[in-house]
Amino acid sequence: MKNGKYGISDVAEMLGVSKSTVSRVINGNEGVGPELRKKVMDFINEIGYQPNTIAQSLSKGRMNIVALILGDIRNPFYADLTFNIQRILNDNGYMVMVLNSEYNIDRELEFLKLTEQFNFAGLILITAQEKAIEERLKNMEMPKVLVNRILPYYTGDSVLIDNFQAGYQATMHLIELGHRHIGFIKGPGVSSASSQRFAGYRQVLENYGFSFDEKCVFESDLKLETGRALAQQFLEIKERPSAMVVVNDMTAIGFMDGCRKAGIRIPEELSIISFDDIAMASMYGIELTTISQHVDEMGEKAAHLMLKQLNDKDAKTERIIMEPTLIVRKTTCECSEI
Amino acid sequence: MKNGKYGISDVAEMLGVSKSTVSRVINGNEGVGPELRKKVMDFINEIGYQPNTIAQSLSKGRMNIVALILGDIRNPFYADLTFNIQRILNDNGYMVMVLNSEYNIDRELEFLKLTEQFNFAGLILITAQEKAIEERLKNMEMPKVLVNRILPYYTGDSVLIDNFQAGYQATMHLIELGHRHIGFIKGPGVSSASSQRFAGYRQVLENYGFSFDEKCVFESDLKLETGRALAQQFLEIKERPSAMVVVNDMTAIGFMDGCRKAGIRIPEELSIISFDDIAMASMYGIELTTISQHVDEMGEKAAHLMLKQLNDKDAKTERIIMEPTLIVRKTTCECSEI
DNA sequence: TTGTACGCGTTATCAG
DNA sequence: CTGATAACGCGTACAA
Repeated sequence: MKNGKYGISDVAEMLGVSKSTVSRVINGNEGVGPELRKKVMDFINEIGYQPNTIAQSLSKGRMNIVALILGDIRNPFYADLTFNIQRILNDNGYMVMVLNSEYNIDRELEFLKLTEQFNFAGLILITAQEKAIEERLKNMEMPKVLVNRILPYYTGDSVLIDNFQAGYQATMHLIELGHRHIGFIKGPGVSSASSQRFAGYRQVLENYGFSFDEKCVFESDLKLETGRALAQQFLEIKERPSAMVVVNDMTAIGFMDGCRKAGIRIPEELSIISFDDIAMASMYGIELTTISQHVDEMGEKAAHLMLKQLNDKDAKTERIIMEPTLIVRKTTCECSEI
Repeated sequence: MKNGKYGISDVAEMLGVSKSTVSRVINGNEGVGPELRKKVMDFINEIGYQPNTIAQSLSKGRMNIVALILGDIRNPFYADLTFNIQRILNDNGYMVMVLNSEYNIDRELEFLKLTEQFNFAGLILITAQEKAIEERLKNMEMPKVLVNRILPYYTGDSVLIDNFQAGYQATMHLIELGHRHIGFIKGPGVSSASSQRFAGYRQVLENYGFSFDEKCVFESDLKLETGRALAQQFLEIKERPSAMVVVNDMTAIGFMDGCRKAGIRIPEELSIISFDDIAMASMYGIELTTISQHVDEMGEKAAHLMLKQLNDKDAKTERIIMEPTLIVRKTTCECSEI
């Protein structure tokens, strides 16, 4: 080899055996006598030979890398998910390529293209409910796992929270505390998780005959700063709701911050409930009432679904649905305006 | 091609030209007439041909992926850094492979091995100051950028905060507030950022003739939960310090939480200052006094250093040193015990 | 059990 | 300006 490193041919030559033999030893394939095998192994360790992954991949037709497409790694929910997925896949011989779509469809499509060009072994998606995406996915013949999202015609493996139920549950919690005028902060329009939660919220309103007020619905890109900014818009509402359901903890924390800095007392004047239960949510001074998505478990299940497909091309598809859990802390209380 | 997809040979054949021509068009290389070029381009777009990156990489001898080794993506400081690095490198045709070492040397060494096997184009490290690592790096001939860490004999590109200065500055802030008995929570022993900050702290103590108390020094793995747990150890100290310098915001937030839940008032009874200035640090209820590392700028500089090397093999090496900035919020106040 | 020869898809070198 | 052909490093039928 040029690079000063050894190639399989070098090893074979120096050892006086064929490349095939060395290849078999590297991959632990049978068909090599014990003595020869040991001899090759020892020699490889001695000179520090490392097989070239690119060449292996080209030959095998696929790379042992799994792509993970998500919105923004800075969101703790995604970071937690990523960490667990990565840990498990790494331990099983795969690397994980994290791709930040920044909630942008074109970027996602671009990543899907790259996923094909790189011949990645698999694809884990926390992605947009967008026709273009779904169309593209159909033509990609590789292990796929959809996480916490729904695509109408997608039939492959997926692990998700019952987000409708989560939205319903969150809103019910507020109703039970006596709230009647409840607002909502949505996520990006392309997030099915957000849509489902919103649908659950609407359902409660309808079931209990409370009117839905368009002016009390906002949209966030799930970032802390955005939540803070939305507080300004919230302040301008004439008849402010007594409670808000917020699409995720990060937005809620920012929103709370903005409201409190404007003098609104939480929860006395405004109850807030959100979704995710990130680590920060339990902190003194934050203590957010939230709906847990069991993110660790979710990541582990996603990773295992991927491994299953990776190891068995014909494995039956699974659709794992997890139950959300209400965690009551200190940002919700009984409505004082009754 | 087998896969149902087109390869360069297919394109060449269908078009009645040679592979070379198609290759030239794909890569925008000169040596193809305008008409032929357009004809090929159109055809490629029409049938949706995508070059196989693995084959390209094998041929070129390197993969357009940059490895990024860090401790734990769940730490917001790393997540911010990662996001910016990724954004810039993606925009320049590279992908970024994030590798979580979990602050474990063996894992890091394993990742370095993989980096070689995969023929990654470059390596960005936020890594341990460990002889084994440094030794390994020497033998890796590829663009490298060290971020916020120091390795004694490393001479390549790096971008870092003056962490000694940061530690000094933080401690001085407390001294100026009248504190005399100041404790410290370190990071993992292998983190040079932590060591440097600790050294700065020791220096202040020495300069002002205040005694150093071993019992008031703890160690964290930079996680929130660990900070919370350390609060329990802190409570057991007989003569508790009136102020603590904490290695990073996440640990500090957890530590604060633990202390407050145990009834300690902050800052009245205990002042806390830390490092990073993550987004959460400015939240109502947290409002941490901290030393900013200008993480966004840091990520951008790291990415640009990498691009520079990627584009110019013989670029001169740079060592960018940034100044830390003290941000005073509400977790420090004048010492009441004077 | 071991070795030979070809294929993987692309780039690069050298003729024409 | 264009084309044939040899690498790139490894896996794998197939032959010995």
